[in-house]
Amino acid sequence: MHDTDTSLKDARRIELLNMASELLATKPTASLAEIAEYAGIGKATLHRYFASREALILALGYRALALVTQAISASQPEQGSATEALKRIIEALVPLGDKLYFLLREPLLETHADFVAAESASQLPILALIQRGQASGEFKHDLSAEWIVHYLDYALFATWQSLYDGNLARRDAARVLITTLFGGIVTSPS
Amino acid sequence: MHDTDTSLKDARRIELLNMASELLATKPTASLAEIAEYAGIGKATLHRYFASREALILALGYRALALVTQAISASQPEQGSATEALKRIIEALVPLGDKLYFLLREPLLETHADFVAAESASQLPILALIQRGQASGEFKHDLSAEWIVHYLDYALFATWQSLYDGNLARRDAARVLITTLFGGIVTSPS
DNA sequence: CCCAAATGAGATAAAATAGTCTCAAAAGAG
DNA sequence: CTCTTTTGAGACTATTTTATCTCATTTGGG
Repeated sequence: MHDTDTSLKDARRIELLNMASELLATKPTASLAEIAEYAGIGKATLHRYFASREALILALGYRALALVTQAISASQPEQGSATEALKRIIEALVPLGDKLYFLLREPLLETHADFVAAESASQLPILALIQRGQASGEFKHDLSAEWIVHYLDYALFATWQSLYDGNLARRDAARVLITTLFGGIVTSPS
Repeated sequence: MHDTDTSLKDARRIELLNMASELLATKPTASLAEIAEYAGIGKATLHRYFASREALILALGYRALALVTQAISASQPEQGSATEALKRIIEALVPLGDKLYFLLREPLLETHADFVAAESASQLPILALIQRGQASGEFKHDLSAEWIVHYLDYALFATWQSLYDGNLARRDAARVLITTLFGGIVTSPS
């Protein structure tokens, strides 16, 4: 068993996760047979990579959290103003919709305390960033930082869904989200 | 068969819908047996009121749309400024979370073209209101009215979920949502 | 080219759930 | 109080989906 062996299996595993999250985003109740067919493999092979549906979903969930964590840290949340840092994070997260959107509608994950805890932990950097922005006066302080983080999550889901539905162009998505989230829908009293 | 007979059956049917939407909000995959138990009735009786799971879910969906339509029209969306009208609508919709939140996670409804069309139709008054607000200069015109309506939906879901999780008090919910949605998270440059 | 490992297709359990049916008990109208 | 209707509990069937297993075929390393 060489390095390339594990690399190939890992790569295929990742590709399976990509296909699965893609399908589950549009059809949360897809059966394993449908997932296998969508990924172009046999269901037996799917089972060789993921012992059960639960194992697949959990792998998808943790992979999603890892992607979020990586996107956040790559955006250097502690660099520059909180506003600019949050913009960078949003621009990094919006393109990940294919791999994250299924989280909204997958009931299995919230029954796993470990996963829920990991999910909260993955958002801590954003929470810290919001608090930093509140302390610097950039973000509103009459809204709790926890609420803002939660609201941001849903604003991202709204964006991803608009992308799926074709009501938002990829190149516009992050900008539209940032405009709406940052400044709201009411015209500024300028 | 007197009027009271149908009234009583109707009342019970509505109570069943209430219990079902309440349970499905927290457990979207609840079986019919679980729903019946949660409502305190036998599963045979549940089947007497709703022939199938699909019939139950559709009844829930259409009831939800009716509640939205009613809440909107009771808020008189064409009275006063668009901003004030939208505030009234949001204040009317926030308390309906128990009966509407399940919509976000119910996969069955989006497969029914009729329902999807009815859902769009139920939001037309809000769309018109947003457009009115854009024309009057109250709402941003560099965001599409469709996007704002869609974003509002998700902001409502975010609020309802915070209420379920106990992270938002009932009396604060509408105010917090309105603040965040209308003015965003960034401090106004006053 | 050869061979071990991985794969795909499908048969076959095993499990969960939707939906039906029966019957005794409860509820409600008059 | 009596009779009709509705209900609840549970047995039972049908259906769907997960999970296992077999075996011929394919793939890729050496």
